[in-house]
Amino acid sequence: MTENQETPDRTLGRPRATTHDVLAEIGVELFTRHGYEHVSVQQIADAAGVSRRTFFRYFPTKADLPWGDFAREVERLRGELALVPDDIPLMAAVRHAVVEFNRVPPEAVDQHRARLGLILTEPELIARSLLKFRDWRQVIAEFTARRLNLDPTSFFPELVGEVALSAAVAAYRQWIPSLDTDLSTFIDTAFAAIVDLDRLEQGVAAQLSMRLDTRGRDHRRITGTATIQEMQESQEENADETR
Amino acid sequence: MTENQETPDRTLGRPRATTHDVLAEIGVELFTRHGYEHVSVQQIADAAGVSRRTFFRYFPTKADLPWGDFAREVERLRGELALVPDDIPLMAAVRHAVVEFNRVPPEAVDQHRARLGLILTEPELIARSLLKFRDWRQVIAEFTARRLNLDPTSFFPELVGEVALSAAVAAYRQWIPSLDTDLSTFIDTAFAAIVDLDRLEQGVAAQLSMRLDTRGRDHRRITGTATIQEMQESQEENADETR
DNA sequence: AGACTAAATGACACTGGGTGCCAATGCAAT
DNA sequence: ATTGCATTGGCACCCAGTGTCATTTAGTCT
Repeated sequence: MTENQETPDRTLGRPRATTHDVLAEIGVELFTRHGYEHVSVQQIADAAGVSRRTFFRYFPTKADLPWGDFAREVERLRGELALVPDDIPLMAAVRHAVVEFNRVPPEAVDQHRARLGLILTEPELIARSLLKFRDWRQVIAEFTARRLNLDPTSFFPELVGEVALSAAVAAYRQWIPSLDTDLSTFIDTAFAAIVDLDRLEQGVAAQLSMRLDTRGRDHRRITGTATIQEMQESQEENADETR
Repeated sequence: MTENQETPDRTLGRPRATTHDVLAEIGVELFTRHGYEHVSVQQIADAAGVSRRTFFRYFPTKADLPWGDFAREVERLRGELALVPDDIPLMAAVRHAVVEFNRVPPEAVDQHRARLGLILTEPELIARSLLKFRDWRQVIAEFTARRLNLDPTSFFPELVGEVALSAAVAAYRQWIPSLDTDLSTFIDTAFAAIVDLDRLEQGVAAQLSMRLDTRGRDHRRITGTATIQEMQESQEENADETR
């Protein structure tokens, strides 16, 4: 399931000429600099000192480059879910697992932001993301189904998977252009907002505390786990800042 | 924004050799029969008695075929939202508009099911769907932003758009393999479930009333607008039917 | 009737992603 | 030195999509 191991035995046959990591790094670099569609696989292969044909032996698609070993990540999500005690209610469990899943080690923040930025910005990558996130969603759906003793393909589990992904993606989009290091807080806030959607809807500009001016890269840090109450409390001070 | 009108003046120049509708119908037919990736644009063009080059003058992409005039549909959604009175709370307004948006005239049900089925089943079309639905989401986000006097690109409006799309897609997926005619009911139930996510999560197999056995095409009709209470009431009778 | 105009088509060449096939390569073990 | 073998590289090929331009098919004007 996860990507082919980079070093299984490495004793027989011709040695590898590159690695997934090298190709991915070169690809992301070029995509970021020139835009996804203005970079050809040929250019990436050349930069890696490898033939075009060999590139496609490492990545099935140009669009796979920014995703790293996503199958492994999906398994990590499954692991996070498995770690949540059974007595935690479903949505709280999902929320907690997804938040933990999105803890990015400080040294990996820049790389992660660059890759997510590409994935959620470049049209071709936006398109492919749905195929990747499908597996992610399914893990949530399976967890939900197991918890409620339902078929994973039935309505409610699929809905929970879909909604969880919504929260994550909405959080990603706000986090990417921000200067904030802590992605998991954004995720947590998104889940909080969803669970309280119907209570937030009444003229409450609650989410303003998480708003950011994308152009100015001005972002207000949220300290700790934001609750809906905290968000609502900061409503007045920001209410008139909208254009 | 919407697709080029089929009959603007039609008096000068060489007459058209085909129409969007004809190409779309042929395409959907072939995709359904042989699978999306096993049908080439050449085959579709041949079947329509038109050159490959001409096909691309009607549709920018092979993947656009099942979408009809989606830009117009997005405008229809915008219209539905505009029709909702201001005193209806945000989520209720969105819910109502999306439900109305998804009312399919009886004679169009089969076609709509076929197209949605392709869009949510064929990997390449799944991928492209995100680019299409992006505009759809944005309409919801703009509505939300206007209601709350926020920037449409800020967190909460984007989240609402994302969540609304989640509800719709989850409903689509259940509706497609069902024998049920009424799509809008599925949509309504999905929104109901989302708004009450935190109340549903406690071991309640509420959604069983909407469950369907995809293989057997056995679906229980939901009469009228399902409420969470109604869903919960049918919990016991179905609780042991899960595999 | 014949020339003119304009919109649309069709043909061709080209780029780029992705695949199948097979010979060549480089290292290790013998 | 030879053999085994995983990997590479080259080549041909298919398909989606684009740019260019000549050609077709009408209606219209004289």
